[in-house]
Amino acid sequence: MGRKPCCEKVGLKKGPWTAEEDKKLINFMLTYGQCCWRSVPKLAGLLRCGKSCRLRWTNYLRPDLRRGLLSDDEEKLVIELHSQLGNRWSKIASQLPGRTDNEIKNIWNSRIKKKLKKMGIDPLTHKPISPSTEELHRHQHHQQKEQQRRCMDVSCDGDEQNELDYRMGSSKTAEEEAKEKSTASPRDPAADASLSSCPEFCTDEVPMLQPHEILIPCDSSACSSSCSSASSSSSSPPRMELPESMHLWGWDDLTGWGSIDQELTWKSYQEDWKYDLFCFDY
DNA sequence: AAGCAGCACAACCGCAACTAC
DNA sequence: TGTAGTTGCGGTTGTGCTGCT
Repeated sequence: MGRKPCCEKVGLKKGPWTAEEDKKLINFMLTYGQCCWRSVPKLAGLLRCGKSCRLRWTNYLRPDLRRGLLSDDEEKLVIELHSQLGNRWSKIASQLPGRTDNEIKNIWNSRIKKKLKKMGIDPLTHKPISPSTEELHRHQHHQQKEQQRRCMDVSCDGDEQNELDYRMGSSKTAEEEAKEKSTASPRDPAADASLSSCPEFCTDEVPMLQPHEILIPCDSSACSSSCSSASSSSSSPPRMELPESMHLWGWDDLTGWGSIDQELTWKSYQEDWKYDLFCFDY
């Protein structure tokens, strides 16, 4: 008996989110906070699976997200953290406020990786690329491909599977070794020491966000993409980036969400958004 | 103007880890 | 301790945009 799928696939919408769906999800999240993702779509009136809602919220709609290019400092930090943590994007992202693991991963794969290669640095090992190491990687890649091909060829009956298991077990693939290495590295005392030198550093998961917690001041670099310059004085209230889809709405849309009345935190949240909307160049 | 390639990024998929029972 | 459900993570894919030929 297989595991029940995370959501009923039939009748659920897939693909890009519409502004209307975004609105429903944001409305729900800000009203009720983060709860059981599985029930979110039903309660929010969305024809999406919970997983899709979670992804959309964490990667795109969360009000504390910073959008736009990474600053030089952020990029350096990503490279530094990647050298210590490997492809553990969520850990890396947790060190960059307002950035998501998905975003970091995309930026790494599309930009930083190439940049490092251009600079003659292996993005995997963070060591200078020499012809010999390049050759080694090619060789490892070839071996992996060969092994994959064998797996495809072998029909998985007992003896052949045993033989395959034996092969796989007797010599670790480069992938496995890299994985082990990346898993082990955070436990490396030197790495731990360097990480702990940063007072905010914590490898724990990012805590669940409440509306009052996601109010973060928006620095000038983060605001540059969507706000006019008139709002960046130091006496200004904290500002937040709005998801693009929300820029499409009027203030009535936000104030009309109703049912959110009590908390000061929410009021300040509204104030910030109101402020942001007023700053936005239409 | 059309076709193509490369790029960026949102979204999906499958698996592992975690949790509750 | 085992099982089922839920969540989080990382790899991968799909799609729209842009620049080049």
